[in-house]
Amino acid sequence: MNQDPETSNRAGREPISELTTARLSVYLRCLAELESEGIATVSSQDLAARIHVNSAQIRKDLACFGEFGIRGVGYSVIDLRARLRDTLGLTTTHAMVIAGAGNLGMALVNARGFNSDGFKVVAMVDIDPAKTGIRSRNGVEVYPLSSLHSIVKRETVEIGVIAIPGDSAQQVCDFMIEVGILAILNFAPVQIKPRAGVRIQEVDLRVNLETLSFHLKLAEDGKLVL
Amino acid sequence: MNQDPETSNRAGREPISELTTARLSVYLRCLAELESEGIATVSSQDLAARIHVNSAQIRKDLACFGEFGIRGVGYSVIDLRARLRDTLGLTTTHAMVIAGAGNLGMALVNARGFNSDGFKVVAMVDIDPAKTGIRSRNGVEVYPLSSLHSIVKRETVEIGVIAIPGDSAQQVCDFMIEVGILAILNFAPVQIKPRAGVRIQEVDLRVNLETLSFHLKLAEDGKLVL
DNA sequence: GCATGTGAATGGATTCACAGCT
DNA sequence: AGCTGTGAATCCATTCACATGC
Repeated sequence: MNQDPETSNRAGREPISELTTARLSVYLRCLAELESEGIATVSSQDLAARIHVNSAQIRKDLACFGEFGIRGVGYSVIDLRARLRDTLGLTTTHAMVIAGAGNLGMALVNARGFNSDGFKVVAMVDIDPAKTGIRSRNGVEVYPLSSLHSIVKRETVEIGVIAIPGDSAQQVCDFMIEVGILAILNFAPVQIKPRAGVRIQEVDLRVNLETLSFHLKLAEDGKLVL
Repeated sequence: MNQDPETSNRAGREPISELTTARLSVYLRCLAELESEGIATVSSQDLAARIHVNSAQIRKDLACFGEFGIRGVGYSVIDLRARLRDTLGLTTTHAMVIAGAGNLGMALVNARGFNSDGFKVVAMVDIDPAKTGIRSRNGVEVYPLSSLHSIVKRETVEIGVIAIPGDSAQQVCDFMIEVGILAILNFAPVQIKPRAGVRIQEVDLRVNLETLSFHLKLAEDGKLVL
């Protein structure tokens, strides 16, 4: 059952599923809080209680990268956090460009989560020439879409964010891929056509709203739900 | 295998999972496009090709609410769309309030998906008194947080949107629940404590970014991925 | 013939429960 | 004693494949 001699445990080479990845991110945020509270050690139960998750789930997820906990004690908050940051690729900083300098783009460029711990917005681009030269509150400048190529080259941008209103999303996305962007976070309400070697993450607000609506309807119709 | 005599098929009473719900929403968008293209009939294969999904999956999902397709032909676009809109609770319009009149709140209030086909933003609220009275481009007014209660009562608001920067999110959320809001869409990077009878939908941008980062790292380390 | 609807088969993910370490 | 790490069991989701009906 071992196709690769290195598969056993050290620097564990397990696949790590999509769902696990998302949870690792949640664990990481929780660990950051624990660290800032000065807590040195945490058990899977403790974590499970804070997040809404089963403790065995947490242990399984963490087992993806070798043994790390101490039996009878738990996990070192500092060490585990470092490990997760490494696993998620947050030890190097990823340069990002946001396409669309409207309200959404501006909200994102100023968001804490977009400018800390592994990420940095280096520029915004917009088709509207009137927007060129504007700067966000935190000092990121808006450039014409045509300068995307040189920005990506100069700053080795890895991540592109689509914050434009829908119809031109696929075009801009194609352009991003053309100039060498490797990962895209898409807020436009369109299914972006996938391309080999490029990772796309969709944030579909309409799906979220309709999920809420669906549950509201269930509740109305008497089916007990939360 | 039938605990309920009504379980068989008419107006099907199957549970409908979380994942299915999300896909129904995607199908619905696709059907809207098909309808505007004037296409009258669609097969599960056609849909499967447009969306990135297996055709059996689509049929299973749609089977949740009784037989609806025509064998040998497919589904009526108009009828199926109407059925999905009904299932997702989009035939009545849900009133929404957005907490936070910053860039994010303004982006959302102006977003097409927040003001059409089942949803309507009736007000924004903000703690900053300087924001009171401001109107969004599409005419939605900003009120002080303290008027939330009366707005929710007057407009029978069902959905609250948390578009504030993190730390006060839980408080505002609690307040929303207190004044009778039943469903919450949360953009703040905090796990909102769940409460019985209230549905919470988290949109965690940090998780999305870190997922991208993780895959970038995989690609770097040589594991083939997309 | 063609596409739906669905039991059966497969594949994953979650949870259980306990052996093993500290 | 307490908690991790993990096989085994369970649960859920997806896919296959075909009988059923247009």
